[in-house]
Amino acid sequence: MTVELQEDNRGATIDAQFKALSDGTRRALLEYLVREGEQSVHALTAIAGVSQPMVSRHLGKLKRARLVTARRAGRETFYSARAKGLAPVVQWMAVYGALWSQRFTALEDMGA
Amino acid sequence: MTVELQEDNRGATIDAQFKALSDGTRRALLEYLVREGEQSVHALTAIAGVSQPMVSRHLGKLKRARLVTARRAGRETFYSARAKGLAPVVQWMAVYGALWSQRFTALEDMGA
DNA sequence: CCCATTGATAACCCTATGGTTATGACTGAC
DNA sequence: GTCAGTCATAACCATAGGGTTATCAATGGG
Repeated sequence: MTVELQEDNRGATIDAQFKALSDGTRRALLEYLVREGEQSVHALTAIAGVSQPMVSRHLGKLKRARLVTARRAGRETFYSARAKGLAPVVQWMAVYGALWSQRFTALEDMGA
Repeated sequence: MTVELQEDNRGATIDAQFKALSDGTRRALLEYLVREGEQSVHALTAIAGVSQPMVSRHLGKLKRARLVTARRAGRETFYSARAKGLAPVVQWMAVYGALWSQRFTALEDMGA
């Protein structure tokens, strides 16, 4: 029968998003964008603790995961956290978090 | 000044959890455990689409991320989704998801 | 025009990681 | 005691991934 773990269309995005979020530096960049709003690569490099090329690559990954958007302005590129970007992951959490609670909440209210 | 992206204590867990969730096979195993409850490695191997050793290793990672627990019973090992396991990630999502919405909801209600 | 700033790419290194097969340690059934 | 089933670990391979420095294209300012 194979309940079959298949990742469907949306699955690719989920995968990309979890992968994108699984790196501390990337999360930090994202958190900074969320808190402070649109930032240039230059500004982000200043706080990232890694080299500028690395920041560019991290931002590229966040962009492919649709968690940020880029806006070119002259020689600078401004990145912003993308509205509704977390939706796929949030949705996954909602579904499995819910089942999770449903299965356990009654059993052990604050247990392990 | 370095606003300094440091991952604190809790950070390690968050990192491990996002990493654990960033693999499709691992998510599938987790989803199966959440939906169907406690399962032996044997049973999980039957649905995982990868070899038994790989299943063991994936389960090991999920365990280190505190997303599952293991219970030895004779020659079988039964794994279960761990209650409250997603808490760290959920918390992260709550904080940044909230800021996210807060920053955007008013601006573009259903935009991009 | 020339130069400095900005950011993306390339080339490279090393480690982590997903996958495999082979093997070994326990356990349960006969 | 022997044999089969269950799982974890080891050894190995290939690729992806984080990090670096060097470089190049493009833009803006004097």
